Amino acid sequence: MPELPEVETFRRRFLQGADSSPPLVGQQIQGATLLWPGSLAMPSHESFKSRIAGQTIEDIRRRGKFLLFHLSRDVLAVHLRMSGDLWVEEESKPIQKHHRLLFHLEKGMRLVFNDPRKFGRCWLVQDPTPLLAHLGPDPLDESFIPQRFYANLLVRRRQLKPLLLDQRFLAGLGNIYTDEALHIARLHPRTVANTLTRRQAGTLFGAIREVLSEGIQRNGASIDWVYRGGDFQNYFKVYQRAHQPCYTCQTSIQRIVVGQRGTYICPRCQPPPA
DNA sequence: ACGAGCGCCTGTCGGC
DNA sequence: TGCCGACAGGCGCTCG
Repeated sequence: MPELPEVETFRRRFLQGADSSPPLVGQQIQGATLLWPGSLAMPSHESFKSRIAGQTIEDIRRRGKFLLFHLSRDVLAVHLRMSGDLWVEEESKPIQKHHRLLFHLEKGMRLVFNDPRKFGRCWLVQDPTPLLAHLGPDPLDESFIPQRFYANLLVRRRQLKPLLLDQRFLAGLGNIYTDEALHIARLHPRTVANTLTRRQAGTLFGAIREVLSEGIQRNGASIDWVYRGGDFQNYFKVYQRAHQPCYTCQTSIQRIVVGQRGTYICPRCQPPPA
C-alpha cells in the first residue's frame, strides 16, 4: 500500500497527534504483544519483548518507505509493504482479525500494527544503518538534485518504470506515484533511462517532487478498504483511470503492464519510445 | 545489467 | 449462490 507520502503522513500524524490519538513522542512503551510471528523480522520474539519494554519514543523519522521510531536505546523500523496500517486506539477495544503487533502505551492506549496480507515487517535494532544501506536517495531530500538524477539515469539501461520503482535507485516511489510522475513528465514508462535528454530528466525530476509533495499535502491516498484519511486518490491523473479521458487531451487512459506491474498511461501524452 | 517468474498473503471484484 | 481467475499501493529471490 503505502508509498512515501502515506508513510510521511503517518510520521506527521504520530509526531503531532491527531483526533483522539495523542502525540507519540515522549510516550513510554510499556510492552508489546506479537500476534503474528512473521510480522517481526528482528530480533527474536523473546528478545524483542524484553528489549522494547520501558523504552520511550524520542523521535519519529522516515527513510524511503521505512518509518523509524527512535526509542531510548533502539530504533523500531516499520515497513508497511502492501497492506500494513498503523494507528493508536484504546486498549479496551477488541483485537481485530488483522492486528499483528500491539505496542502498549501509557494511559490505556496502544499503537496497532494491522496488516491483512502479512507482508509488512518490523525490526527492533540498535542501528538501522544496515537495514537502510541499500536505499537510493530520498526524492525530497536536499541532496537529491537534478544533476545527480540525470547522472544516475545516464548509466542505466532499464525502462523508467521498473527503475523508478527500484528502491536502490530512488527510495520512496511506488506504483501510483511513479505512474503519476511519468504522466506529468509526458514520458512512456518503457522509455529506457539513458535515452533521456537532460531536459527530460529535469522535467521528470520536477514531476516526481511535485507528485510526492502533493501527495503529502493531501495526507496521502486512500484506496479500497484501507482508508487512512488522505484524499490524493481524488486527484489521480492516470492511476486507476482506465477508459476515462485524459485531462489534457481527452484520449482514453490505458492500462498496460510494464515490469509485471499494472501501469496507467495516456497513449497520446506519453507516446511509446521509438 | 536487466527482465521475467515466482513466492509471500488475504481480500475484493467481475464473469460465468 | 458458488466457483474461479485476475488483480491489489511491495519486495526479495532465482534464473537466463
